Amino acid sequence: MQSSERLNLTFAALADPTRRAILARLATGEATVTELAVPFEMSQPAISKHLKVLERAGLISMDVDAQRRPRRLETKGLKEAVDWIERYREIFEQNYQRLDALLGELQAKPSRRKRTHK
Amino acid sequence: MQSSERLNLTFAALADPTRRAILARLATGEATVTELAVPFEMSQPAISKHLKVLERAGLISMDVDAQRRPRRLETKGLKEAVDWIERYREIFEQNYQRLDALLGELQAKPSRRKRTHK
DNA sequence: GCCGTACATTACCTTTAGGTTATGTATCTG
DNA sequence: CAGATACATAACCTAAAGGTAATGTACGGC
Repeated sequence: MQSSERLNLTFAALADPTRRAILARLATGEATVTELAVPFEMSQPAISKHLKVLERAGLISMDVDAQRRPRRLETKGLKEAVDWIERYREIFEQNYQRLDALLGELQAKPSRRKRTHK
Repeated sequence: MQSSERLNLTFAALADPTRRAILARLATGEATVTELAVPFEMSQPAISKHLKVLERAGLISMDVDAQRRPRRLETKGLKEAVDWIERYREIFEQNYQRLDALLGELQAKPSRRKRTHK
């Protein structure tokens, strides 16, 4: 898979609060589908779908234990997302400092340029 | 807005490759809508939509310069996403080490538990 | 003042996401 | 071996995402 494609899957997976909650739960240790479903007002198939999304993104993996299918966290998928976001974080922060400087300048010597921040 | 809601918007915004490319472009400095649209085989309204998504997520902001609407990066939205992901990164990595240990143990003393990694 | 530029906005379409209920399939248990 | 348990899978629905073409609007330049 392309790096860009994996980033799509990872960020999309993280965009859902149910899935983030599942990851938070799995951070405390592995859990079965039934266990994961308990906190949510949602059917079991819905949870299974979320788990499939997380698995495709490489954020979790599955064990086989009799009729149980416990899930656990996986670092693979997250690594790349972290890398991407970290890479831009610096630039974002540099940019922020530049903006601060600019705003200071504008306050000292106002022009017709307006800033919308809605 | 709730923190969770902002995370939804931010991660969803980052999940699209066009939007990540726009952020990458803006990391080199502010740019107008027309300039941002050039690299993409996509209509201008489509780019405007993407910009609106990025703005709602707090990842960019807008200036007003005559009929131009240059965009620039904004740190606000990203900060929280970074925080979230960083917080879990540690746990993810701890978990990975625990997994390593477990796998070592399984190799030494195999059980009926299988691992699927598809 | 009129035209071109640089957008935003609207109406619309198609695909995908997230949920449901119903059902299928292993596997343990009495 | 007959449930019960723990899931996955299928069929379906609705809403939202991502795209389009057409149009509206504000501004600068000739």
